[in-house]
Amino acid sequence: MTVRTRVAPSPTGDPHVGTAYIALFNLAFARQHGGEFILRIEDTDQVRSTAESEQAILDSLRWLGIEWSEGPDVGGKYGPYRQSERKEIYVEHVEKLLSSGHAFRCYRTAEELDTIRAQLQQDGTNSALKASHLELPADEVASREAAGAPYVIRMRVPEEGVCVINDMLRGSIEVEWSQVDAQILMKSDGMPTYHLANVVDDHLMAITHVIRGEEWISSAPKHKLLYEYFGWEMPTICHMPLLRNPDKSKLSKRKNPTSIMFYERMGFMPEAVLNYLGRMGWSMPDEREKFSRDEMFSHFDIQRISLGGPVFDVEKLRWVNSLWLRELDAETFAQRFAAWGLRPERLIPIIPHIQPRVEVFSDVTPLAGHFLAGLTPLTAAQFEHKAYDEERLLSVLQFGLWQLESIRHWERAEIEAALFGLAKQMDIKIRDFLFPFFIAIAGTSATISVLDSMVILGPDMSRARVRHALGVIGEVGKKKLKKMEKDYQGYLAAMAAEPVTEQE
RNA sequence: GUCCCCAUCGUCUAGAGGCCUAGGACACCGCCCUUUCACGGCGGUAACAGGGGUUCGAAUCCCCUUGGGGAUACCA
Repeated sequence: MTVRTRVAPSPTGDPHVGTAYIALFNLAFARQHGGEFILRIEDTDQVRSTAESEQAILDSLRWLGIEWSEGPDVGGKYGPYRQSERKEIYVEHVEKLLSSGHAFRCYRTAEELDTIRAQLQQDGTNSALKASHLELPADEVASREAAGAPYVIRMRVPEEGVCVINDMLRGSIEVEWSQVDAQILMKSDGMPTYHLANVVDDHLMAITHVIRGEEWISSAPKHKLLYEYFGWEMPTICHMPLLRNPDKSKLSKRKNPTSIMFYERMGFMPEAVLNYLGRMGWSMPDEREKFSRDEMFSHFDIQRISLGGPVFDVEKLRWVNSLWLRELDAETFAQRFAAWGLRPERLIPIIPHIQPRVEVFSDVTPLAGHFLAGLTPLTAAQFEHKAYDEERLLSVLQFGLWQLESIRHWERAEIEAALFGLAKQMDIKIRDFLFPFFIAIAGTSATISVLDSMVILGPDMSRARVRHALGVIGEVGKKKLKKMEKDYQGYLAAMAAEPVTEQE
């Protein structure tokens, strides 16, 4: 039996370092066993999945040096590798469960579900949602069906007994069936949920080892049950620790830059990022800090993984990167630096903004330098402005940051709407409102449009700079932050009621 | 709330019962090198969450407590 592992990202948003982390360990495990590593796109969420995000994930994983032998772009004999193209397969499989009685159609409305959950809570029965709570009398089902009511397909789960799952690193984990929900397998839009698609695909794609994040432990019983229902052998499962923010919560973009692109834009070398990721929860037998991907693979032992959730520490990542950078000879350094910051694809989007403002080439660097910078030193004095006292300034930047965090598609129009809408509600002139963002993003207000700068820099770098600026200006206590959140909610509500129109 | 996972310096980690008066790395602090800064070299501060067992012996095994995290969605 050949070992086959996979990484299965969902193309919703920027490629996440957590995805790269899981991919790396799957690849390492496969390589160590002379097996295959594949990439599958889990785009069953039709609302949030985008083609751009999928492309960005592929690009960033490649940039890091993670190679898959089968995937949506390279094909393979178990394709297609994009779940949205496998719909019929899931329908076919869910039919089987329906006819074997392992699944049922559920016509319950969202409101009914709320009531049932509330009731369960109140009864203190301490039970998860079960078919017995959800199934309607036959005549009611018939009438809803006749009325064309939407339905989902759920799996049946035993009401009692214990499910034992076996994790490669954690040993056996016992979960009472009473705690496991009658999971939705097929949504009312006809798309499968993760649970169904994942089990079906892992089986059909001959995956032997499922190495994924710890957040999946609690759904493992459902997956095990599905394998049983289908009469399939379950792959060996292994749950990796979750990467953490400095406060130990699951790594999130609100607290940390999580996009792989951010680290590329900061000027980290892919070798170093991969090296650092390999040090998260894992170490070389000789404890060396610097190692290449292939060195890691040849010494890999999954049992060396430690289970405590590692904090993603950018400081240490910088140090690892310095190790890689310093051993480059001058020529290689020059080439890699140019390829990073001066290659045409990177420069061209910037040129239209600076060309009208320069007279000689030597004017370019002062004007465009912030595109090649990371998080540069700032002083509170740079933010002094007649329109602001410190409190007001903090509010503008903090509220602005929250607005930037809520943006779905990082495009000029959306950024503009988010920021200008806020400026209007805060009753600040656009010019004054934008001033602190100029300083945060470019270090000066004598530069190209700050909105264009943000578009070019990307969401994580832009947010990181605003966050950095906030840190420079002043500390915000917990109490004050609470109040700010409240004020912000007020502005949000006002914005919703009164959207910015075209003229503004 | 309920279920599950986890627990060594601030952070990443070594440690598979005696090699541990707990080792390394980042960060931090000194000193040296140096026309500055950085690099580099040397040194320092700093941890087995607490309590019970088991054992001749526990950071390592078991139990409880505490703490942290995750899950509880027609997101993955």
